[in-house]
Amino acid sequence: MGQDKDFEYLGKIQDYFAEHKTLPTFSHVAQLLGFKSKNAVTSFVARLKLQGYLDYAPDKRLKPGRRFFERIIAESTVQAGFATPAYGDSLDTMGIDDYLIEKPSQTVLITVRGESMKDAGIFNGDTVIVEKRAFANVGDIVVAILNNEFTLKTLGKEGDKFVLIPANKDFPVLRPQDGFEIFGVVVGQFRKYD
Amino acid sequence: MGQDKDFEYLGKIQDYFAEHKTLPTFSHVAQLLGFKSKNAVTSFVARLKLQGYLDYAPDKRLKPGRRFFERIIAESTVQAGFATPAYGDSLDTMGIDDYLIEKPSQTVLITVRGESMKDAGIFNGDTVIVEKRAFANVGDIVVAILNNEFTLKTLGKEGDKFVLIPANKDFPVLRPQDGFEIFGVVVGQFRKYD
DNA sequence: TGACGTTGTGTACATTCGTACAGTACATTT
DNA sequence: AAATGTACTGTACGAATGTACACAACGTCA
Repeated sequence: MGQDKDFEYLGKIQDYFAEHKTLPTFSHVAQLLGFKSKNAVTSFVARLKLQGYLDYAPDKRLKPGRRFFERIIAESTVQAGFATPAYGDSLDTMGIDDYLIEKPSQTVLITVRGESMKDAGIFNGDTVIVEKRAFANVGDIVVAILNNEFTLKTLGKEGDKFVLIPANKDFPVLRPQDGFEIFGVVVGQFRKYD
Repeated sequence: MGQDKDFEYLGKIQDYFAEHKTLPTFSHVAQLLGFKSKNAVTSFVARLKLQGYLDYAPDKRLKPGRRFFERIIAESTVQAGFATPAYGDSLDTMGIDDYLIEKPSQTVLITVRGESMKDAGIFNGDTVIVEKRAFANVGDIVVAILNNEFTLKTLGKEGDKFVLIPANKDFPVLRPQDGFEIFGVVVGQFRKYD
């Protein structure tokens, strides 16, 4: 199997995607790769599809396959006795958004103030990724609306009442009498060091 | 200007992209949004294109515009009362990738194993964003190569010697005699909750 | 009230899309 | 040397694409 060139071609396609965030039509692929026939693209795509690099969208358009964004995480690590990360785990640097956010339209980013979730690894200044929905499970970290304020706590239960538990022993467990509303559930967190 | 619905529509398009990594054809957009005419899509797209959310690829296909990946970021947060972020309100937006990664070509992602940086809010299973360079400042969290292994620690100095300080009192400060090599500096961190 | 701008419908149409099928060029195998 | 397999060319074609134009429904504003 001589797919030597196929990876070179794939690279060009990936570059195209990086620039446009979409894949070209068959004709444009042909142009991009220097083919003079669209048909060459058809078979090229078929080959890459088998390997999981490309796929078809519901409307028969070209779309990136599951392996399209693969890239090595720590590549130039030859010197170290360090297990080269398996391809399955790898994240393309372009895809952090994707990795963290599954439902973009229902997702909000909130900057955290205060130390009440410190022991959960959520610090003052961190950003949490919140999926907006009214219901959560016990144990989830939730953004709750309490006295017209947003609060970030772990959802717990005492008897038949829901409570809000901070992850910092200097803060008290909140036991609101009138109940409270759940704004959303924390699905991710990130932090930048300056 | 009544683009109230347009953002609702945009949300559905964003969700489609999140799932397929490509945008649908006009006909499929119509289907997706409940339009009965492709033409409604044409004008809808024109509106969003003006605002920078959508754009055209070289082959006249639909592609994400520069603002397509923006997320809402709510400002004053967890302890302070603030209005539910609505689309029309003043909001700052950003792409997570852009925010966390400044030099893509020199940046790698490393999955953290172990608890040695727990008190710095870097847990087992978190991913750190590492900018590869050989020099760092005291106080930086660095990825060091020590005995052919990667280690994640805070860079410190004792006298004229550099040391590696864990952020967990159960772990000892590392004082390598022969010095060590710095692989890179941690510039960010993120975590996903399942 | 009536003019106007906006949003979506319905039909028509040239262009382009992706595929089918036949054929060429060239290396590898037996 | 003949047979086989792979990569690509070239032409043809039905289906789908995106656009144009005319028109209906609706809210807003003067």
